[in-house]
Amino acid sequence: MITIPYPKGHKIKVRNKIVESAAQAFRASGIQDVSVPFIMKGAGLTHGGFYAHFDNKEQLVAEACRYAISDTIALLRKVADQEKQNPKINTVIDYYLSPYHRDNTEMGCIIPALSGEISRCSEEVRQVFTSELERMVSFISTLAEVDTSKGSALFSTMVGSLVLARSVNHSELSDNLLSAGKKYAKELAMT
Amino acid sequence: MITIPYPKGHKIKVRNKIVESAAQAFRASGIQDVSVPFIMKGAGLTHGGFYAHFDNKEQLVAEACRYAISDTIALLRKVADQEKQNPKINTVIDYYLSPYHRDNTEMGCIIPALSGEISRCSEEVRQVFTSELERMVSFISTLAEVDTSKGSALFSTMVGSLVLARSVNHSELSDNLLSAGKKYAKELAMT
DNA sequence: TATAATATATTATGATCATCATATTATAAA
DNA sequence: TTTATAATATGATGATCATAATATATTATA
Repeated sequence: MITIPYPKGHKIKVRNKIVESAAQAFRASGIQDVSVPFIMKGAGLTHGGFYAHFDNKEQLVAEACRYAISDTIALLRKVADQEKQNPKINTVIDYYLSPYHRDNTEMGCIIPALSGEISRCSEEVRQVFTSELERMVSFISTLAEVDTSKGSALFSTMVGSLVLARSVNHSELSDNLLSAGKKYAKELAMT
Repeated sequence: MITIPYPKGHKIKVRNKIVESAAQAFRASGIQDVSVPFIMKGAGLTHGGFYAHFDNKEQLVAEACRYAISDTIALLRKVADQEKQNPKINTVIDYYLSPYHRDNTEMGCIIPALSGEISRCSEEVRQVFTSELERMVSFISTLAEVDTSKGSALFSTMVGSLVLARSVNHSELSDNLLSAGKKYAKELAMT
């Protein structure tokens, strides 16, 4: 006789909450700066239960990356679908390089947020990152109606502009970095 | 009577060695992942002496960033001056987006290496980063003979391409990201 | 060679981390 | 209501960190 305490699907829901908490914290503060206790607190739990859900922190990093990028692609798709007149890619570029996206790292695209750190992660994490990045480039290329070569250069410009705009300590310079990125990303998409 | 133990300028030399060790380690492994003891070992010292040279780790981060970016600009200047025929900017783009630069993070440009992490550093570090980035954009713009708006978009493309090329776990995709970045960065510089 | 001042090493402190062992709580079914 | 057990919490472990206090080593000059 098998008894099932706690409602059906309870553990999966909690697990998802942990992944969401981690995805937000990693984007806000990087991977190394965020502790397991902090992530668990963000999910409304204490640190001890973590290892009932994940083998180790690295596994959570991989899941959080997958979750965050999928989420961002879905959001950008929604942003693109809202606009009917302009080239849709322009709407996406405008959103990606908006002050709002720059200033709300914890809710935004995880690629510029973690960027440099990913190259130092485990193979498992990099594998997830690679396949999700391919999906992102594919999405951008399709939307801009360009081949994936131009699409990847376009996305590189978007990522680079956002990263630089976030790193400087001078709001006017930061705005200019965003504006320049927007202008030339759109040019690239059109030619 | 003032006696001067240790050769004149000894401490400054040691201090510079610490900065160099830090600049290399930070580029290779990020800021948070690199400990003060590790940096001191890299300079041939033990950790205790650190606070005779710096108030805290953050101060070293600022100095290491300044050192690394200046060093990179000087290197790119040398790379540009070697080539007499092609547009010099193309030589710099080719170097910046070469597999060599991608694969030797610890010797390369610190901007893509730390990228996301800088936005979470102290004001002091971000101030250094801001002024050094301005110098970099100015250098690139002058070399490409474009205004700083286009120059910053150009550098953003270079940084973004390198960051993405380093983060993926698939060498062909990584090479393609570099190639696409090179192609469209050069196009941007020429139009 | 002895000395005085400086540079570096050794050791200590208190905090935080990932991870694990064990205790407690919550709840579906009997 | 009781019971069995899954889910979570508490507390512990050993490692590593930034930083500081103190001890030792180094060397230019007297």
